[in-house]
Amino acid sequence: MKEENIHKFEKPSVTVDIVIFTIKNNDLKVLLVKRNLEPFKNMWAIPGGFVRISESLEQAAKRELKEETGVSDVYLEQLYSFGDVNRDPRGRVITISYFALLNSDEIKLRATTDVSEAKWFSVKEIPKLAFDHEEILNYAIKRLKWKFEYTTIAFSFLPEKFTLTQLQKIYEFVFEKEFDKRNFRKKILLLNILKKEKIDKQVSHRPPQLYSLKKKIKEIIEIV
Amino acid sequence: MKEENIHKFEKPSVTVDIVIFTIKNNDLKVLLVKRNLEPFKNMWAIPGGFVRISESLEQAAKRELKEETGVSDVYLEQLYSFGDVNRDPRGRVITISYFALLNSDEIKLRATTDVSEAKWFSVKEIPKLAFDHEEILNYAIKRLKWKFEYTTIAFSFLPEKFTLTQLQKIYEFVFEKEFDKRNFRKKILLLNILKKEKIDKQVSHRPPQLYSLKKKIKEIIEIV
DNA sequence: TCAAAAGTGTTGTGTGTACACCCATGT
DNA sequence: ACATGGGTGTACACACAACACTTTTGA
Repeated sequence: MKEENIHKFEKPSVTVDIVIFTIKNNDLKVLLVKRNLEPFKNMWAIPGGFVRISESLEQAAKRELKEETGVSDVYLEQLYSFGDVNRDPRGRVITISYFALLNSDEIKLRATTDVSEAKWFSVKEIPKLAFDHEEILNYAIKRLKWKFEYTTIAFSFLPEKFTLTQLQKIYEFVFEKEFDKRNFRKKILLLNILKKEKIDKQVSHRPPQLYSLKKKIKEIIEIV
Repeated sequence: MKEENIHKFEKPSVTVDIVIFTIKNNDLKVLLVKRNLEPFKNMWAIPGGFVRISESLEQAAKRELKEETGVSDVYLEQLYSFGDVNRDPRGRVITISYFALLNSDEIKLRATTDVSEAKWFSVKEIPKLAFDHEEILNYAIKRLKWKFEYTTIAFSFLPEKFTLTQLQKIYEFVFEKEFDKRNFRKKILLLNILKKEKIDKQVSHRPPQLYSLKKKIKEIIEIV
């Protein structure tokens, strides 16, 4: 540990990139922004930005998330750090990637700020991305699936009150396959984390049971 | 994305820290180094160092690992990045933590280099650590246990040829509890990743069957 | 023949999977 | 009465847990 002077070594730039997922129109979507500057001008990229010297990594991620989507109290988890020497043609840039899960009720994409465009893309129709962002996105999708399998993260995509059918659809979008209704409901109810809510009746069929979480979602998901 | 100039923002320093585990003397151990400079002089810390401007994060981690232990082809996985503003009293330092698993045959702690001392500590007897290294270590232990449960990472602690009893002991050290021999063996053999090796006979009891992995360990462990 | 560790099978319990029909409501 | 999505139970297969004795070797 030769660290008598932390300024002895040339420093890299550090950014955070946030892979923002939601479910919309029966599909798993990710938010991408169009770059309006070189390099990779006019290409789509994962939203992100530089970490300020006086904010933590998580603060930086939350700030960027808020700038892009206006939301501030959502599921946000650090993913992985990417630091290949040539991943950014402008110089040495290390990025710490995060992923966030939103339910689409919460979202209002910034109409404000600068010219760059932001848009939801189906994970099945991702364009060519700037930098190493394809790698970051693939990693995020892998982790997302993994989290769905082993945790209760799926609830992050849902509003406060929801039906079991809604929940099941979310699992089906993420895994791109169908599940048996009876088995699915059995498994979910056995977790014993849901409570019944009053039924809303204005559908032209049997009205569904509404559920909500017994506890706040952050108390349920264990981060590994 | 306002990044016309990557030097617009003041840059943090970036380090890698490597939590190095091994099994020795019937115990799970972690390698710590004694700091010989301020801050935290004379306190124990997780080995690490600054990322050079022309090496990737993984190269930096491998370089540090080699400097500390002399080994170069071991299991190494990125853990998490820590970037609180005040985690280092000297200034803004972001660290990307890694964890490595060694089998103790491979190790020869550097006798070379500088004055600082390196020593194996039982995870049950960790001294007070410098910086936020206690948090990093706790995170590493949590991840290690998790990996043991859901992957075949345990083999990283073993030499090329090993017995099932050796393997079982490793699980027992990590989980700090005992397993049933018959069930354990059944489960492992069902994985179908082991092949029998010739039996070595120089023990004063029934000689154990030696096994080795059918494939290289890196092809077996899936990183999540 | 003894000490020391290796090796081996069966039974019960719980978890996951496959599968088809009736229910409640609005129109 | 019908169309629409909501809701429910049982049987089988497989994975996991509990449990005790015999085998092989060197001394």
